[in-house]
Amino acid sequence: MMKETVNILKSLANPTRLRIMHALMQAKNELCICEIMDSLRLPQYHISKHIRELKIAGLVEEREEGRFVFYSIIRHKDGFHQSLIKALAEIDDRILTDDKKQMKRRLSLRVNGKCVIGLTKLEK
Amino acid sequence: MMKETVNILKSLANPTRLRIMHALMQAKNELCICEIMDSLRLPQYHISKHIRELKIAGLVEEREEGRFVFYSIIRHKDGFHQSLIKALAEIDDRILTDDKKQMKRRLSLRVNGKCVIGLTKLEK
DNA sequence: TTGTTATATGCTAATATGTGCATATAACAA
DNA sequence: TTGTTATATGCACATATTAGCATATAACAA
Repeated sequence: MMKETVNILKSLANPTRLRIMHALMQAKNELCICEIMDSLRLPQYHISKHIRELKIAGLVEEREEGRFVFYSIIRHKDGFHQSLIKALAEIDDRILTDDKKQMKRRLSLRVNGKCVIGLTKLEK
Repeated sequence: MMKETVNILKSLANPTRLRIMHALMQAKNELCICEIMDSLRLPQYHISKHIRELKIAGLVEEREEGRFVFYSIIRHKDGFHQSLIKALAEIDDRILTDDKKQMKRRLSLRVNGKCVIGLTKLEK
């Protein structure tokens, strides 16, 4: 229990993971990894590993659809969890603002609300 | 800025430091180290080092009075900081309840609102 | 099949963190 | 002074975390 709480805080105590959480909060619904990569401008394995930590901590969940995986924030658990997520939203930082812009741009490329880009076009 | 936020979260991502924060929140005013030691049943250097982290992160401040040092929680910084402290208060864990009992007992030994015990009588 | 794409993971080296013990510092008491 | 007390810190060891690269897996396309 205490351990779980500490793990939640640990999972948030990292800049990349805070950025991922913000990206997911901004999106309000699911994101695929390539959208997050594009928004944060970080390599795929980097994002993937950090999302893994957030999943293990119970902050993020995934939904698989073929070879795509969509990530979203788990909401409405206990009071601490909820309040913590709310607190995160109040973090004000330049890099989060930048990420937000990138994400907005990237989300505008969706077709019928779905990501149609993938990695190939990203890494050129 | 982002780094500062991460450092705050890191400083909280540790069971001893969460317990110290709770002790300080419970006390509502200053505590000396020996009272915290007594409440958490941990060695002096352990408490001292962890408080150091909380000070560096900007969560705790100290006031010196002779050879005594009193610690308290820094409140009312930015929105994130405030919300985070509020969230902490919602953590519900057996060990925090136990600490609370110990602290209550210990605080009842104060004379004129001041700690008059010290380490000697503690380590017997 | 075979190739390609989306995501995950194993390995390594660098760095950070936590614990425990011993000891330092600085204030106060005698 | 000298001893004692409250708190802090240096060192050593064990463990954890991070980044980067290469590669695995599994789904889909041709």
